[in-house]
Amino acid sequence: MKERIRTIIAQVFDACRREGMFSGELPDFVVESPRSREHGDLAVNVAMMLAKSEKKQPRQIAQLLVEKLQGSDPVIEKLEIAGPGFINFYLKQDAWHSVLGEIEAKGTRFGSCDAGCGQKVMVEFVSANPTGPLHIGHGRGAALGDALARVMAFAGFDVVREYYINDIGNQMQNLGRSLYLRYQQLLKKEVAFPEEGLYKGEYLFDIARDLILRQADKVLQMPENEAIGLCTQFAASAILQGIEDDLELFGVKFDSWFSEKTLFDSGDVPNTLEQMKAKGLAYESEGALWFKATDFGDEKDRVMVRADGRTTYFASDIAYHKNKFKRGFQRVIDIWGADHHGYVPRLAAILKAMGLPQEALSVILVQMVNLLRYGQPVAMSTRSGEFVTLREVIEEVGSDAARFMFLTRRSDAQLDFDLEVAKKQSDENPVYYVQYAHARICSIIAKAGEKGVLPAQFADINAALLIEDQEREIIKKLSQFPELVAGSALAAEPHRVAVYLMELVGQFHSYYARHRVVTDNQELTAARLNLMSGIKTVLQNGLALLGVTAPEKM
RNA sequence: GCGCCCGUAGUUCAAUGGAUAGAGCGUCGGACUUCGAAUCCGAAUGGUGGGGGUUCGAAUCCCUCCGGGCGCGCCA
Repeated sequence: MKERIRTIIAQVFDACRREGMFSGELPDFVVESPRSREHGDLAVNVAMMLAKSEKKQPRQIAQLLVEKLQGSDPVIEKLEIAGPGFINFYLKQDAWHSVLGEIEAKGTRFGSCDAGCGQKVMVEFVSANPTGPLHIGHGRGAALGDALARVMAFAGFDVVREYYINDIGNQMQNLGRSLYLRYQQLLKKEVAFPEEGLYKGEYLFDIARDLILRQADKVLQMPENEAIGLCTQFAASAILQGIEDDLELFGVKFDSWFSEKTLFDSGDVPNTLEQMKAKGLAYESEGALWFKATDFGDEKDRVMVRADGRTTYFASDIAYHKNKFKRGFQRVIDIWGADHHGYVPRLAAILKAMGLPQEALSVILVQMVNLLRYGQPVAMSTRSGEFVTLREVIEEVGSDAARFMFLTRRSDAQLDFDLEVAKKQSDENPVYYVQYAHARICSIIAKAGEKGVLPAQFADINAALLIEDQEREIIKKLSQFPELVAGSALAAEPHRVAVYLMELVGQFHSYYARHRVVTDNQELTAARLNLMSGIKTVLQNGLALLGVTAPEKM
């Protein structure tokens, strides 16, 4: 509908210009759904945008356009010039009805579009080191990344979800040593557990017990290097398996697990470094190899190879991002915790320096999550190994509630996550508000079925009976779903879907309280049932985008 | 000190640069013999941290100050 109005405006503008009423170009105006019903069904700001270039009063321009617009399209009931120069469109009562037919025809695909033009996109997220279980912060990244991937796929992008595994380097060494020590301790060997750099979490004892089950005390007989190597492998694969399980519990499934180690096996990292040297992007100093990041907008030059010859994480990351583009992704989205934000200029500098498509990479920073219980902060310290894991949170509050909690907020603001609030099955918890609407609609349809009324096809109902204000508003809202999805995908803001669903069900619940769907009037019942199916489909599609279930009963 | 993010109602959060800034919770008062009260209806509550600017129009963009968070490793 918005497109229809936009086209008409453009046509009218051209006509006016041919008559010499306007001289300039048509600006990039907006057709929007006004917040207030008093401003019509759709509003256009074109007159205000033309004011300057045409050197006329906005309302005067609006007047000229409105005269031409009269009678230009049968759906237009009435036009009004309002406020500073808005042109408000009032549409015929039945202007929106056809969307119900569209929903019915498209079903689970209603809301999808081809805005993405099949563009290949990678969303890389979570990518937590396999050194310990996921915590609540990873959960936020997981919910966001997964929902974004779903929304973008629905909007016509060809999306791949990837998890980057840092399975090599210092932290892995530390992990291996930590496990080795726990293993020795469990076998009653007196060993000191140094504070420095090692992982103290309880989970390492579990893994050590597992190791004993598999290897008994054989690892004790090995030379230390070999033993630690084995422990590293063992711990990493156990933890990674745990991470995968946790994510599955959370409804997140990756298409691809990319190992940092393979970048070395394939020679990508050394090759990349050679290339950089050849291009004059690197220099040696104090025994290390540096990237001239300051030439490309970063505040410091960055080390790629340490004085002792080992590469840094950054070196891997350069090769990794080169690899992403080499695999044909036209757009790459990285989702990181906000504590990594200082890393962004470095990566941007690399893309610029290496001639990679820098505008094709976007980094979304997810802000911290403050975990609370009854409003009080829950102590979280990775150092001491005391923290609430994502799994514990999911088991306590449920995947749906946790996801919805994350996905109703923008990612760039910190978030308070109160376990007790998330757990309450009540008004305080918006996920139930939305799910309840879905269950309620299912129940209505079932009720009608008991009375022998089956949902009618759109073609067989008299949609003109849907004349209540609230029906009209709900249908309008339903018609906005596709553009909402597209906007959400293009802006990479899945929370818009959650907000939309809450608004939609708010309208539904209010309507429900005032109007009966199933009545003795068969024709009206059929029409309203069709409206119910429309809402139900949009709720299902919307919740699916968030990875939240749409229960038929609660 | 420098850099990035945030600051909206008692509270948790919304608001493609648009019209009178909206919801939930909480508070107060109402609504179940009728499709599910995990619901609905009504009332009170802020003028968007302060101050400047750009714009026909600013919570949104720019500058500055204040407050909070996070960074500023040859860690990841």
